[in-house]
Amino acid sequence: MPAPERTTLDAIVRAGRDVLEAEGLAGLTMQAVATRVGVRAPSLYKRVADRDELVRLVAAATVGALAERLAAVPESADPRRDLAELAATLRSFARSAPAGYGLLFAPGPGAARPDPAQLARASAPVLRVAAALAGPDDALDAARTVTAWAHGFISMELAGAFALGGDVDDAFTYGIARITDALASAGTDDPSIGTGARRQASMKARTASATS
Amino acid sequence: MPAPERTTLDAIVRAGRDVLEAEGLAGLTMQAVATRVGVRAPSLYKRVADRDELVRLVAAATVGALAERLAAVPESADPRRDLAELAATLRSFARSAPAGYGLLFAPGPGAARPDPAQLARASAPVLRVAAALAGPDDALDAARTVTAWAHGFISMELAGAFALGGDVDDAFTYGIARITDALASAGTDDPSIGTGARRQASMKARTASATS
DNA sequence: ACCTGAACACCGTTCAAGT
DNA sequence: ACCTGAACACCGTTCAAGT
Repeated sequence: MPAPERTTLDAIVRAGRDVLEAEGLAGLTMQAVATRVGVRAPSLYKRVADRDELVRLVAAATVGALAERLAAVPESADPRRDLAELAATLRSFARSAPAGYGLLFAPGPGAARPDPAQLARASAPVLRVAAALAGPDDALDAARTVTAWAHGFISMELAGAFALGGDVDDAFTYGIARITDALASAGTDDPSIGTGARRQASMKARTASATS
Repeated sequence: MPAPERTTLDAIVRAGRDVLEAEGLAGLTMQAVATRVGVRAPSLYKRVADRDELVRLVAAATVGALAERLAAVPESADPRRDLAELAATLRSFARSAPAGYGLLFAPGPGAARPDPAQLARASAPVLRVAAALAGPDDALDAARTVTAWAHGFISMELAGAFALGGDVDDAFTYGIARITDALASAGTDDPSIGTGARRQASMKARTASATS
């Protein structure tokens, strides 16, 4: 006698994202999600192994949404402009879903990190623009530099760590401009710096994607 | 009839740090800490209001330790070298206490963030070097840029987000070199970029400290 | 004045019993 | 084949009772 399905994994993950943003990670309980999808908590275990897996699925869905947003940034003839646009898009995404964003690079073991392949897919546009700006040999290092800066800035901003006054928007504009300068000029000046970075010609053999 | 004190706030916080690194944030329970200091869990409430406060105290102690390490970095005649040294020290500190480091800019509301003044004190050396490199007017923005990059890089590294191969140490070296270049040359070239950043002459009136 | 056992609320998780 | 109530372990927190 088959019983009707009263929810789906998709609905559970969507509810999880909503609860996460509304109540924070501590509020993301099995009960809260179950109530939201209209079942009792034990029923969730038919679709997810445990709470950790639910959190991982929420993180994965968040990365997917981020990848979509970054991929939608139009490509112009100016890589500098594109990089600034990508950074602004990342920041805007983080502001729209701060708790979910916080999951992406969450510290600690057994954390909710989405799998690397997905992060790589999300950062593909950054790698492409970084290659245009810094050249193919430095593309990976350049992408890692700008991604690290953007993520660091955003996570510090969300954590309220910019507490000394000054305009934070200005700092963001300043930062992306400086970093773009640096990546664009690397390889064309001062060969004594960054020499060790020009290696790894095999990088082009990889799929065109990178978390950094 | 006074009862003897069987522990101290200091011992509790120290035990909290140890448990945090050994068992992760989820393992940082009142019971675990109580056992470690030799009392029962309810006794902890004589010294800390609740678990959240304990976590905050652990985070504050971690910032204090970080401030000490950064302040111990010797000042040379070369700001570029000093900045690289500060970044390497931050990275080394994060590796020695990854769970504690993860607390510093933890996302989410009600988080364990240490108070801004403490973060500011820890970043004072960075602000000083940034001023030497980028000039006093751009010091704050420059410090924010390098701090954001370093924190972003470290948190991504700890999260295992650099998954595309390539040498991560090389990427760190590349990043700090590029950023140092960018901050050093800002204000001395291309006046069309970063124009908006040169403002705020009042910054010098602040105490010489900044989280960024 | 601090420490403790007992108690309560809450959460994750399991499972036998329903349909 | 999925859903549920009941149950258990575990944790945070309170509090009356000890010393």
